[in-house]
Amino acid sequence: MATVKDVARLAGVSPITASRALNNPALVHPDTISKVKAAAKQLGYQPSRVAQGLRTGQTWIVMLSVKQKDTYDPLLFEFATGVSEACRENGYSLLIYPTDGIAELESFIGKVDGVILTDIKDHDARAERLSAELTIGAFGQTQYDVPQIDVDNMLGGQLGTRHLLMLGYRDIAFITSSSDLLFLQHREQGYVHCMKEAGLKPTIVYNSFDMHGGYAAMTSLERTPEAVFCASDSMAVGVLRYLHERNLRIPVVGYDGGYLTEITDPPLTSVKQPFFTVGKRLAEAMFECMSSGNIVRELVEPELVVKDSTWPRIE
Amino acid sequence: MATVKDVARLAGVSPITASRALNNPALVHPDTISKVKAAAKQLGYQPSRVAQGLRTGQTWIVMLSVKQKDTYDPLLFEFATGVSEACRENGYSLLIYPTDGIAELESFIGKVDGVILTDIKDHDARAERLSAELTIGAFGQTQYDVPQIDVDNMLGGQLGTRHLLMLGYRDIAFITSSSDLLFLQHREQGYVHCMKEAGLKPTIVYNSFDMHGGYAAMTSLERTPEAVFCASDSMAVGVLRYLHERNLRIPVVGYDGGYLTEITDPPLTSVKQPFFTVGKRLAEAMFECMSSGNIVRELVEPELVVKDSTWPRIE
DNA sequence: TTGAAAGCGCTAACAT
DNA sequence: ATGTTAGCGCTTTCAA
Repeated sequence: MATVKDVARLAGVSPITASRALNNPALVHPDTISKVKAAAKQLGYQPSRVAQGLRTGQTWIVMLSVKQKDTYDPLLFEFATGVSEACRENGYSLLIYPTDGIAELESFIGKVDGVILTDIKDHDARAERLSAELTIGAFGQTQYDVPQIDVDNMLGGQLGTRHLLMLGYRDIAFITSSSDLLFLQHREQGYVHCMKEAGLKPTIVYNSFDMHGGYAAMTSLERTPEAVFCASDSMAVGVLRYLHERNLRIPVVGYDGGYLTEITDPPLTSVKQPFFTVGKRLAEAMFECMSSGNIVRELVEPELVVKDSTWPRIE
Repeated sequence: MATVKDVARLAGVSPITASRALNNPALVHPDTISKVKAAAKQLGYQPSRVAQGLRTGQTWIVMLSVKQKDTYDPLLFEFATGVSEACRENGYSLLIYPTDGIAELESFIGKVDGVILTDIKDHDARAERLSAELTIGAFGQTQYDVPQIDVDNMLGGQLGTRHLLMLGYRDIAFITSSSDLLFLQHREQGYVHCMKEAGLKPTIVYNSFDMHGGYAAMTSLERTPEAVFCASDSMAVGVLRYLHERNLRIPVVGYDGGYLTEITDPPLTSVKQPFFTVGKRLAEAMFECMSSGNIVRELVEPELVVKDSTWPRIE
């Protein structure tokens, strides 16, 4: 492993000049910079994060805090992979830490440079308490002034609804959960917006946010609608099962676009959440905040992925 | 943030004595140890991994190398979570790195303390080349002398088969993929072993290792068996679909025990792979190798989880 | 524009 | 059993 000293010796300068040439080129003569860079390249020099960390106080570690119960959520893994990729590109390593507790999170002050929080609330105690001590990044939306990235759920609600409208359906039910969670409210608002825009009356059914809820929601409808849009793929699985059992065949659109869309019968048209992108952008936003103090708030656009559970209406 | 110096001053000893009291108590007088420990506790002293790393060469980082294509595999996430938990308990942070390339892996020599390899082969070039330079841990079985943990797939094959035998079925087909992958061969061997033990003739059908393969395998059978055991849950999904379409009702057992078993209709009886435990034990085995050089080879036992896709035979 | 000295926090090697 | 010295690799003073 080559060190700055080795690079400096080969370039014929002092270690500090070599260091500056690589980190703070403005202070160094152009000729010197090229000499140093050539030497560094020749030796395959990679600065030691550890030594840098000791000097600068940076740990080069960021933590991804996930709720205990989400540990097995495959969609979260996609998000984590995006975070991981951004970390790698920026030289950070990633500590995945399953916890909800603020006290536990606080014990990491000084041991990590940043914390990524999932399941963020508008008024989030973790964001409030931690943001003073270290840089945080939030998946979702919160009132606190921290870097935050979310999926544009309003748009997602519109994408699913518009798809069914464009296929010629007018009696479209929206199946979701009653909840104070912003992301569900936004999806619903997107649906309502499109329906009203088309001069149609929204039909919204609330039930539990899983397969069984989707099934139950269908049974609670007075009559079968022309088409159904679900606030999650797992609810859509329940809807499909309901339809199967009754030999009904109407279009169904899900929301998430994950592994479930592949294994349903038929494969499920769904609003795909770009979790990988969200994870990556969020980590990048956090790094940006660390270096420049700049606070990014951003919405990432979901995308409708059409499979076989939707088709044009036949008159 | 308190340092050793602070602790040492409070305890009335030199920094090195404080350090030894905490890391190498054998060399220090018991009374001194208690003084130092009390001081450390009072100050909330946490040693700086960064500074330790600089001195000792340890980075306190381990890498989890996953194949690109596996990045979104929820089962792998369960494994990763286990690894992550062991890392945390031992003070390591975890770098998740999607790659198959040896060259890329080699670039991490000196930057991480250990690498966990998934998708290990019996003759694995990565294990061979890397084990000289850093500690590795392998998920699976390999001939090289590295810490390795695997699921006992032979036992898994037996668990699924025995379950169906005990329920009274004798004409049990095994649906799997033809492959040089050890884990598939072991599951098959477990099945064959139990069938022979019961004096029955094995019926094995090979097809692709996914939902479609499961479906296709069923069509290729001359007649419908009394029961089916699949080498994966996704194959079982295909089998269930085949049965649904033909209004057939025979018991089906899957293999993996993950998220799929919840969303099939009926919920799928399956051999559950303890991926979390494997991940955790593997990381621990790797840490043990780092500290003592001891090389652990271990099999973790899978467990049959009975749901509604199997029932006793009615005469 | 460049360099010399110093020190981040910790611990091995060498005293005592 | 304890302390002294020194240095891991890097970068922030301060000086030239």
